[in-house]
Amino acid sequence: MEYFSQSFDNALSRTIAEKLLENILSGELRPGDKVVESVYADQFNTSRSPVREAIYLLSTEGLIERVPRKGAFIKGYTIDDVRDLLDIRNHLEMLAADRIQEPHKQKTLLEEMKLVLKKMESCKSQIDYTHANYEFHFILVKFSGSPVLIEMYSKIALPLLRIQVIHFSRERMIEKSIDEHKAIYELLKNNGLDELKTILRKHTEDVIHSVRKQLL
Amino acid sequence: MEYFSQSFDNALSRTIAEKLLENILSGELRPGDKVVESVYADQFNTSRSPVREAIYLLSTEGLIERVPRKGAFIKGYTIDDVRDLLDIRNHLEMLAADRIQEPHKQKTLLEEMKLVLKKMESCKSQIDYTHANYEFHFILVKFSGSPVLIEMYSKIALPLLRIQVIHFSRERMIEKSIDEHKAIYELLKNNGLDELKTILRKHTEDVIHSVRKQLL
DNA sequence: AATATAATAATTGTATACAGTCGACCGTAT
DNA sequence: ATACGGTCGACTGTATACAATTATTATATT
Repeated sequence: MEYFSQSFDNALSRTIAEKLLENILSGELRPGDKVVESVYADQFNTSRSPVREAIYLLSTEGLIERVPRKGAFIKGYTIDDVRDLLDIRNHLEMLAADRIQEPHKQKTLLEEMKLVLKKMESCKSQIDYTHANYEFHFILVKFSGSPVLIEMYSKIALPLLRIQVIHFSRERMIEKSIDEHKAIYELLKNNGLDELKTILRKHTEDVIHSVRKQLL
Repeated sequence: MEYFSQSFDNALSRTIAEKLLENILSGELRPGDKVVESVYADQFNTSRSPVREAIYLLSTEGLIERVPRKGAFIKGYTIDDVRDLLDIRNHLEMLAADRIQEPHKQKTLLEEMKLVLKKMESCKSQIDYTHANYEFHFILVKFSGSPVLIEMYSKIALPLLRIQVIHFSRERMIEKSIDEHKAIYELLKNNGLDELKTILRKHTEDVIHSVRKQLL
């Protein structure tokens, strides 16, 4: 999955940014942890410049917080923040749904969703499943054809990834999630996009509820 | 107005980013124009490093597009993009409105709005008015108290600023806008937040309509 | 022993240097 | 005249060097 859609330059900073993201998702880097430039420069046998760019990127993606003259720190989100992120994500998805009208587009979308659903069922780890789950949701946004929506959606979704990894580590949570996404797929197949919007709303509310219960 | 909320480091890159934003708003830098690092390094008597960071920031804010090995270019938005931006902005504002429940907060909000309304009436240039207009809308978001909403709102609003400068350059458009914002203020004062949401929706639709008419 | 203070190390911010890539310009061949 | 190819220049990407600030440790003083 491509998380860093926009404005990426060279291979180096991209590689480093992806590695940092990976470390954040795995929990190796936790909220509050300091990210020192020279550490990753050594680790990748590069200079500090690309590391700096990677850190800069992740800070604009909401994963890292830069404090002047102090350094960069892994950003944490409160339960209220997560709620807001999920709410916004939901609204973006509904906006995306509005923009998918052509029947043949909807057909292609369904086909893609089916593929990703299969992938979701065969995931081995919570992290893999989190990526697949993102991919599923992203299909909708992608098919909106709106660069703006796509861009905003990635921005909102990245900070949620770590939360979701934790969320999906709950007992039987992945199975539940797969069932829900199957339902989304089926209802979408039969009733079209209007129905979809209400389902997505409910889906998001469930997730918010579940996250809240888990994190409190 | 503070447009670059998050993750800013030093004075230098901030200054440069603000100067670039200013040039974009004034129309001195237009979509497609190339932004060469050394040019602004010379202009500010600094090295390329802070300029690079400034360009990087503006690229994540959607104002500049970086193309690998090619350079940085002022980003342009199509009419469809603008529509999407306005739609998202509207949804963010409605989400913000949902989160303002305490009556005393609403009172303070109204007081602030009144002040900004006064400021809007005394603006000399379209650029000044655009800033004031942003300030007005931002009050709502600010009072939501949600860092996530605030962050996302700035991101969505920045690319709209240039469009709005153009929009407000139309004959009697500022007067019309002031009237509309006065109406928003009054209705908000009397009917509370539920009414506000429908007004904001209508306000956004008007703007979309007007922009579409102007740009086609 | 605890605290204040000074010296030192670590780290960020900025500047400069170098290398690789892209594009424009110019000449040559067809 | 136009198309192809090569050279040169401009600019980005990366590395290194220096400066300034913050954190840490050691030392001194009460």
